[in-house]
Amino acid sequence: MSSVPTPTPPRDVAHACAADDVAIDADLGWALGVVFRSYLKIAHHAMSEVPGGPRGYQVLAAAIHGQQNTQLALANQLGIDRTVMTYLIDDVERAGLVERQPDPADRRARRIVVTLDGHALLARLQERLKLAEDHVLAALDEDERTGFRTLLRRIATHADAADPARSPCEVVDDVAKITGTEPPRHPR
Amino acid sequence: MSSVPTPTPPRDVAHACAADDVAIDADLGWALGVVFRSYLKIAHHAMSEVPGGPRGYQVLAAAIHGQQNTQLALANQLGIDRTVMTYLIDDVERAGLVERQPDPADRRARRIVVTLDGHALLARLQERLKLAEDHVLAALDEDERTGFRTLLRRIATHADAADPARSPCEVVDDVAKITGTEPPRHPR
DNA sequence: TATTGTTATACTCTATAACTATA
DNA sequence: TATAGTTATAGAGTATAACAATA
Repeated sequence: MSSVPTPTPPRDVAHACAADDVAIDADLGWALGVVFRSYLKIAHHAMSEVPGGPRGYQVLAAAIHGQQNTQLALANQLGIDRTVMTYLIDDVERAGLVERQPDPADRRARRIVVTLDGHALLARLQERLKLAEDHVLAALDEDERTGFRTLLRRIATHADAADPARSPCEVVDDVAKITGTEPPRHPR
Repeated sequence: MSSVPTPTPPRDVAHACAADDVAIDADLGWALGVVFRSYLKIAHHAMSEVPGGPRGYQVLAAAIHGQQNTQLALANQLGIDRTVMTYLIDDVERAGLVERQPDPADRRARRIVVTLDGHALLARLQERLKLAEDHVLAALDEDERTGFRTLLRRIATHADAADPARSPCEVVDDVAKITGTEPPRHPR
């Protein structure tokens, strides 16, 4: 999607831009893509001053209330590869937003602690992201926004709980029905 | 998506996988990312048998009711670079799903026409995508789904109309307010 | 001179594997 | 032997520029 993306998305995925074609815009995937990319475009712009863009922001946000502050813990939480995390934190640290500190309990690990500058920047970014949300929801009135947020959050919570990345087996059969393919025989 | 940023987007944005962190899951971007990636994961799987994946599907879908069937027209509609479109159609054509036919009105252009096999595959994919939508919306009952689709479509239509890719100037000032940056002085 | 489609090249991301220092 | 972090290398995807054919 990002797909995004595309989706980015992703990039990937989440990535291809949607058509403004009438016959397609009835479908959920198209609408999700347009809305998500619309949010991402603004959010990405808003986060352009933190090194690593959205990824850097996520690291800041995750590290700030972290019980689990090591690089690997952050990487797992955010779904970022640990080798990428190294470069990412290199950049964020160079910008003075976080510091690598030795973990007193494990000399292999580094605790990522957010500096004062990091706190200040994060607060500013979060304000901007709220405005970005309002911008995305501009077509709805107050009550509709609340309703939409509630429904979306329920869908997201449900989807997140079933995310194959964390609980593969539950979803496999479901996906198999949808795609018409045989479920893989648990190569993990 | 994480991506998404992403969450995407993400590739990418739209790319990084979302945290299951409580403090973050209140925000709209996170929820959008999770839901969009959840859809993409299934949709991507469902479209794995068409060359080029989701992109190949989009080409099929766009070409099938196309008044504008040339490669460049499809590329513009889908937001795909025209050089990528060449490779993409190479693959889709090799699979026997479309054919390149000379445009009688312009000998430089090629019309992309969907074959019988292409029609059949597209129909099958669209059935699967409907099931993928139901899977994403599994947390909602029938009335809630209708409500969610309606609201989402309104947001998407609004966002699509304001998409900078097609009408840059309208959004610039709005974005500038949000990001706190000066609007660029129309480099285009 | 501009446009459609193709090809070649370079650049960005990501994934994989190796290496170190610790456990 | 396994784990946290780092580094180097290779691959996929994308963008840029140049080219031939046609307008």
